[in-house]
Amino acid sequence: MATISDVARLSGLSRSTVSRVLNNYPYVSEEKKRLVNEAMEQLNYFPNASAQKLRNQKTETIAVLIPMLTNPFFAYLLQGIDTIATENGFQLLVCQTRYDKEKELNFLNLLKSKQVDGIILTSIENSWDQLEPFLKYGPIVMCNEYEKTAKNVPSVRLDQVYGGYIATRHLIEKGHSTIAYCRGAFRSGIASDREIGYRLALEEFNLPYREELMFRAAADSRDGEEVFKKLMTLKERPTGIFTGSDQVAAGIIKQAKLNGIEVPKELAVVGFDDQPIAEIVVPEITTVKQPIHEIGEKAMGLMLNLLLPNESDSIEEVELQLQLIERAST
Amino acid sequence: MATISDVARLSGLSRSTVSRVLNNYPYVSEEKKRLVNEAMEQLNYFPNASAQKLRNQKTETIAVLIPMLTNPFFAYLLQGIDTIATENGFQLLVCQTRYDKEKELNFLNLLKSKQVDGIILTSIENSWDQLEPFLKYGPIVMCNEYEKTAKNVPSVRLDQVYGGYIATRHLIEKGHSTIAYCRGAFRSGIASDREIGYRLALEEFNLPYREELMFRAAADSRDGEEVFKKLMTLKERPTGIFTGSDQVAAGIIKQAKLNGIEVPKELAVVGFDDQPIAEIVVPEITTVKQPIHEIGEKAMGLMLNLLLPNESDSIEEVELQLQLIERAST
DNA sequence: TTGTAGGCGTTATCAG
DNA sequence: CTGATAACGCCTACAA
Repeated sequence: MATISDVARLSGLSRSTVSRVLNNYPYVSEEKKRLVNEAMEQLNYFPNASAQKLRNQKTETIAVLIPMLTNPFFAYLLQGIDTIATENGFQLLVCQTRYDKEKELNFLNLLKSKQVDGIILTSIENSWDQLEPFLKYGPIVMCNEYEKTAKNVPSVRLDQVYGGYIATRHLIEKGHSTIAYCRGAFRSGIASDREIGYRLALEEFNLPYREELMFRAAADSRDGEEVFKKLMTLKERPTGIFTGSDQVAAGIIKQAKLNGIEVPKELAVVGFDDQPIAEIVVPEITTVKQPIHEIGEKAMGLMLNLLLPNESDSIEEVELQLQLIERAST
Repeated sequence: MATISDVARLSGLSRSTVSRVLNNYPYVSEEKKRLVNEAMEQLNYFPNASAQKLRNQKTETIAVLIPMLTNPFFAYLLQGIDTIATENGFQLLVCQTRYDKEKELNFLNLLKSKQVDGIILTSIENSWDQLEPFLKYGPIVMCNEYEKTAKNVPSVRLDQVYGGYIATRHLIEKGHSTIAYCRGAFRSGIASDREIGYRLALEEFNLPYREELMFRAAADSRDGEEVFKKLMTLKERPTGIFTGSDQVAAGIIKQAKLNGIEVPKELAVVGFDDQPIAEIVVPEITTVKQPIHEIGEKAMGLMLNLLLPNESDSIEEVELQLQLIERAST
């Protein structure tokens, strides 16, 4: 590949001038500009990105840490992030942690090696103390998952306590008094918050909290199927269940159908997220809608704010709303 | 951030020696090694990636061009690629083309700017003539989508003609004689090949090919629902339908249920891919299984072969098998 | 408006 | 085994 020197040589000008044309500097005569452009054309010149990054000390690249690409929730989140990133000329380095603490920690080094200008966290595997020190090396933005103790990190928040509350209350209002809660298997402030909301609703309606109605599954439909089976073994079977994702809800509904349990008559199911699958399954799934794409957009927006401090007011926090969508599964 | 010079200074050695320690060179005395490591520790040193890339002329990064992250097929493909990439210390730059020719072309410039060592294409928006010239600048590997005219590109292939054939034959053997085919909306050699297979099967069993049974939808369940509605308006309704993805199949099945059409008795449905959704929906979807994760793994494997020519034999082509999975929807 | 020179942080070559 | 030096390709004072 040709370098800037080749272009300079061919056009009979200096490297500086070529660079100026390249970067649209104001004071270059049309004449030389033409010359340079011709030379670039002829040599099929393209600037070397590593050289630019080294020189400019920035990369226009953001690392996005994601547990699992195949979890549709994260795919949508990523797409939201990508939308805003692309609009602003940023690239995304996608980093799958696979729910692994060590991997997560390694990826944070991307900041130290200046391979990326910032990092967006969509989950947290380590405790915040572990991650905090990396703030020294560049901006970190959190979305989806969050840490209450982390005061100084810009983040996109949703009131997950409220989410758990409205889901549970909805079931209660539908006449259910024995309601299970099925959360993810991993360490998660989100899941815990929703559980708080779940309990809040129970309390409000004077319903007892019962340990045997709590399930910890991972996040997919197969886990949902397992949960259903366990449900069937309980002495006192719940008539309603609130789950951490639509995938899990779908798995439960599937097994219910296969076992002749009618949804929602015999078992009412509430999902979470409002992913496409919520509307594919029959009956469609009542769910707590998260504006997933928007969460991603806002997160990347926060990142840009930190990176380009020209936009006067640097918003450091965004709050988005959860919303119950009632469908046929309750 | 500290640089290699800082480490050199603090340890009282030269930059060369520091660099040698950094890169595990053989001939460094244990003594100095210790000194260097201490200094690095103390300064919290981390090598600058851009400088290394500039110097070494390689990036250990691969760009993966993908139409849409939220299409689960591509999410799984990407995860397959990521698995092998990670194992070998490579990073992935994820590039969404959103089915846009121009975006695709722009991403290819990553090769010219040496931002990545290679590119994996999971779809093709432009004609191959447009893309071919970029081969000069680095390796390109194709998986999933392919171009028959592209002789000289390593690729992971699946016999999509066969896929279309076995799906259609299966429906015929189930007793259907009016069979629809529903493909994606975009330009695609895959979809065309499957159509060839579809026709082959019809011919073999002396069934007529009929234009009105061909549908062009995009790729998701909502499109499937639309297709179902169109199906219902036909004078002579098909009793079997073969679709380009499990998503579309799921959409069709959903609308069938909602409209009191029994699957498979009144309408048999065959999907494609064998994605998780194929087993979530009731009835479960008969489908042509693609080893999606493996396709991704093999593609990245081919890329590594091109990049690290030490592995004597450079395999330039991988062929994987499609397989019909019979489930309750047929 | 243009050119010269120096440095961004590494690593490879060569000499010692 | 270790150190000096040049070079990777680009950008930006500074000088002209």
